[in-house]
Order: sequence, then C-alpha cells, then structure tokens
Amino acid sequence: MSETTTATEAGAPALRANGYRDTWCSEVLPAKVDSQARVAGWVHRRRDHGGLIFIDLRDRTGIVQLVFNPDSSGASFELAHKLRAEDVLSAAGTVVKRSEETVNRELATGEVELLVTEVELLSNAETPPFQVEGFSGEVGEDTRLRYRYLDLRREQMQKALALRHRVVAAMREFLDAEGFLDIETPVLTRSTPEGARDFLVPSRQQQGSFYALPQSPQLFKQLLMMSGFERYFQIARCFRDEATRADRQAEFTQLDVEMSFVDGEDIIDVNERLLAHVFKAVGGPEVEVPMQRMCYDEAMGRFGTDRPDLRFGLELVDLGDALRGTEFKVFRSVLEGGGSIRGLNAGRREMPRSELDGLISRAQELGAKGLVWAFREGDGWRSPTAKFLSEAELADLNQRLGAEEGDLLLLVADKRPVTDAVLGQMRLDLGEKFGLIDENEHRLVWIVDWPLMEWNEGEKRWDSLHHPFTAPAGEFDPDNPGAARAQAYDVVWNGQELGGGSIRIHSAEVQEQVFAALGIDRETAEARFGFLLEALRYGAPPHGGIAYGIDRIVQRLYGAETIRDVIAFPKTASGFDLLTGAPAPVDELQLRELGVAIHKPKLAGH
RNA sequence: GGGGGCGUAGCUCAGCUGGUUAGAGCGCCGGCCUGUCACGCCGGAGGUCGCGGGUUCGAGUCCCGUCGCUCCCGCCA
Repeated sequence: MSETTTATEAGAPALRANGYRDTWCSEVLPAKVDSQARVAGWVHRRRDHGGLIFIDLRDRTGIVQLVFNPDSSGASFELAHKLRAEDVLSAAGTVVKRSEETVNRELATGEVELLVTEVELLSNAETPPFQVEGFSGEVGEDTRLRYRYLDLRREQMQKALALRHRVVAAMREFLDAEGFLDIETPVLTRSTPEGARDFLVPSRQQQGSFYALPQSPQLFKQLLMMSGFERYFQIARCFRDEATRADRQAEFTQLDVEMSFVDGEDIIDVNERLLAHVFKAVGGPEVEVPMQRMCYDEAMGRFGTDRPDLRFGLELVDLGDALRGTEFKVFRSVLEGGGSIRGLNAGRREMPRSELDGLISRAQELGAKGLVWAFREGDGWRSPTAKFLSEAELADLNQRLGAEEGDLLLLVADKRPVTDAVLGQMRLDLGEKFGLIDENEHRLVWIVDWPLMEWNEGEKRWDSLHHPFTAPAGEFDPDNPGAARAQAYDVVWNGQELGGGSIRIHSAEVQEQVFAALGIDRETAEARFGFLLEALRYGAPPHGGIAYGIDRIVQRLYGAETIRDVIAFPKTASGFDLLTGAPAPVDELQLRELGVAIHKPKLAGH
C-alpha cells in the first residue's frame, strides 16, 4: 500500500461546538487533560467488566476510549450497559490521563480517555450483519456490497474515499491554477455505435428514439475548443455497457482535459506537471519530469504490449532469423506464412511438468496454438522440442535469448499480434509468479509514435487505435492507412494505462478522409458526426487533450486489489447494484409512456 | 458469448470414498466480573447445506438445470 495521509493524520476539520459534540474523537489528547469534552460517534467496541465499562467510540477522524464508572455517573453507567456495536451516541465528560500501565500505544488517543459523566443514545443499532471492525477475516464482497453503508464505515474504505477526494481535489487545484475551466457536458446524449456498447435511455417525448449515456465527453470537449474556451476540464462520469473486470466498471469516472493551439509537447508538458502535482499532493511516488518516453514499436517489440511494466526484465526476443532454414515444420510454416517466432528467457527456474503444462494451457487461453518450453542444457535444450531443431539452431537460439545453463525459455510461433499478446501476458504472469516486481519501484512512461489504425482481421477493416478523431502525424494517405502514424500519447504506470491523449483532427476534410478509411461512409458519417464535421468548418483551432481513468489511478495509489474498493457504490461483475437492487423491472405504465415493449422478461432472483 | 473457482449458522469457514444427531471460530442472547483495549470466565440460542429436479434404501456430498458472487478469455481504452 502506498504512503497515504488520513484525515486523522492530516488534522481533523474545524468543528463548531453544538449539543452533539465539541471535540473530534481524534482530538481527545493529552493536551486536553482535565478539561471537559463532548464527542459523538458510533460504538466501535464495548468491553463491559460489570463494574466498569469501556466503549471505543469511533467518528470519521478516529477512536477514543470512553470509561463509564458508577462513581462518576450512575445514570451513564446504566445506559452504557445497554450499548451495543454501532449504536450512535453523544458523550460528555472529563479528559483524563491514563495510568502508565493502561496506556494503549496502538491508539493515537491511547494516552488518555474520556471519563463519561453524561451520555445520550442518539440512535439504536440492530446487530450488524457483519462486524464493522472485526478480526474474523475478510467479509465476502457480495455481503459488503449488500450493506455497503456499513462496509464504508470501515477504516480502509474511509481512507480509500478520502484519498480519492484528495486526488480529485489536487487535479482541480492544478488545472484551475493553469487556467482550465470546469465545464459540464450532457449525460443524455446521442448514440455513436463505434467502440463500446452504449447504455440507452428511451425518450418519452420522441417514442422510438433513445438517448445514450456518454462513453466519454470526447466530442463535446472538442466542440468546446471550437467555441473558444481553449482550456477545459471535467471530472466526467462515463458509461460503457461492457463486461466488468477487477479494474473495470460499466460506470466510471474520467478526468477529461482539452486545450487549443497546442502540439504534442504541450500536452505532455502540462500532463507531466499535473501528475507530479497530484502524486505529490497525496504522498504518492515521485514523478520525475521529464518522464521517460518509448515508441509504440519498441514497447511492442520488447514487451509485447502498448502498456509495458518496466519494473522488471523478461523482455521478448525475436527469433525468426535463427530459424529461417529450420526443418521443424511448425516453425517453418509459421515463418513461411509471414508469422513470427518470439521468445523470452524466464531465467534459471525449477518447474515441474505440471506447471509447464499450466503455462501451455495459459498460452492457449491467450490465443496461441501452443507453447515451446525448454531449459538450456549444455549447448542445447532439455525440451520435447529439442529433437526437431539442429544443434546450430539451438546454439543460436540460446545466444539470442542470452540463455545460461538451466534457464527456462518460452517460445511462441504465430502471427505477430498473437506472439506479442501471448508472450506479453505470460511475461506479466511470470514476473508476478517469480516475485520479480519491486512494489516500491514506480515506472511512468509515455508511449508515443502510435500507428493511427490497425487492421481488424475479423471484421476485415481498419480500426482506430485510439479513436477516429486522433490527428495523423503529417500528411494522411487514404490509400495506405496502415502506414499512418498518430499524434497520440498514452501515459503508462507500472504496466497500467493511466490516461491516453492525442492531438485531434481540426480539419473537416481530414476528418472525412479518416472516416472513409475506417469504412464509415459519407451518409453514416453525416448522420452520426454531422454536427462535428459542421463545427469543424466554422473555424476550429488546432487542439488536443487527454483523459485519465480516475478510479484506476486511485486504485493504484491506494494499492487496492480491485477498482471496486475505491468506488463508494460499485456494481457487481454482472452489473447489479446489490444495495438498491438495480437494475429492476419497471411498471407497465412507465413502459407504455415510453413506447417500450419487453420481449423476453428475464426475472432476476435473489 | 465462453471457461475456471465458489455458494453450509448473522459473518468467515471445516465437513473424507454418499450413512443415521451437520461442526468450529467470531458475532448474538443470559449470568459473573472496577483497568480492559481482539477483555476474561460460565451457560445458551441459532441451519430450507443458494434454488429446482434426478440417481439411490439413504444426498451437504453424485448427476442435470437454474440463480448469484468472483477470476480469466472474448469484449472494452
């Protein structure tokens, strides 16, 4: 977990004394000994000794021990007997110093306690379905989500959301100081079926028509540049109706930024300073400016991915040249078909056959037809594949892979995108498995010099790598879209994409050419993006920007296992909100008003 | 859309090759306890083994279906 500052450590907020309290729990400190204090909060734990009762009282800032003694207040003592976990109360008394033997060093307020003379039960709590602060192990996530308001009382959730707040506050702080304006864009907007699936909202006034929830404010922020705002940002909620993952929710939050009259260097400059400011503000890892940059081709070549984790080696090596004339049919047919043979050296490892078989299964799951494993032995290999290769080939492969005696070598032969994807992911799997990743090390890198488009073999068409509004570098040749480079910039932190940006197309003609190259014909482009093409004709400044996934940034800064741990009310993998029961069926009347008919109602059961 | 794992007390879990009364820890309830802080001690309650069907003399356990949670692939920037 990263270094973080909690509300307690940062100092409790100012408090106006009222009938409930005049002091935060965390402020009951030795300096206040002998003075009166009134605190309010939840019963964290109770320890009833019969003749003496201790209550740990919890508020947002921390915990303080209350002591109920019949000699101090009989009435309070009687009431304290009835207190149970999570009851809400207000208690007043004298701050007293604890005797040396009873000091609790684990507690920030552990040198003192509040000797209660007056207590008011503000709210009675039923027994919670799980212990808010227990030691009986982690509670199942579905139970936590069902009672999220209780789960959020736990210190780790309080800290996560406090950190999230400070990340967003630091972003606003920086961007405000740099002259960016926070402008809201619509949540009810128009469906643009490219990219992810849209969430749709039926229109009552235009039956049969639908709004879509935005996948990002991309087009609106470009329009704002055409409106002359020059510097815009927004903490924007975005929606993609796709499957969730540990690091993905259908509903997520993005820091959206756009600027006018800028080139790529301006984008990188302002974003490096933004990240440095935010990370510093929340006590995250230091951001060295200027940050490292790496070309897309280099990232793909060395790491098999466009978001390389640079904290460890296990780099990919191209082995095609060593096998040009091989007799081994599997390798030869791949090379003759224009494919590639790539490999990595996993280092000196002991690995039983069952685990090697596991690697093969994993490779197949990732799309490879197979996986060649080998251990260097002398000048050759110990491997089922060794007998198919000549001595010279084995020696050459060993040399190219930098293999030493006993090193585990993994090879994949397939089309280049497959070898990259498979070995790139296996590199990450192995890096984790072998403990090669130093969690204290942090590597931020810009990935630059992207292709504009990539060939989609399944759909037989060109797809944008970023989005269709990304500006090509230099002249765009519509007859050779594969050769075009993009003015695009992704910032990658320890193998995860934090944000992606680009210079946008600011000419209607170029935008139309790019649409055409992507297989979007004139009518479709006009129907879906006509307003953008039109706006581009009325004086569009050169512009560009970036968008960051805030949930992921906070997840990483906090060291959380899943993105759900830094979202107050997340949904489950299948899109349910277990707390409210959404999504839920609606009344027949509501459907009639919307002109919506349900074909196959699928009743969700709990 | 596909694959893996999981579902047993309020919570976290154990429950073997099918066997008669389904267990533990925590929590909860009652009693005792004036220095605890994961308080302690004594006693107690609490189960549609996710749901439906099947096999069997007999199912928490085996089979089929289904619902939910989760991880991964596809998908998604």
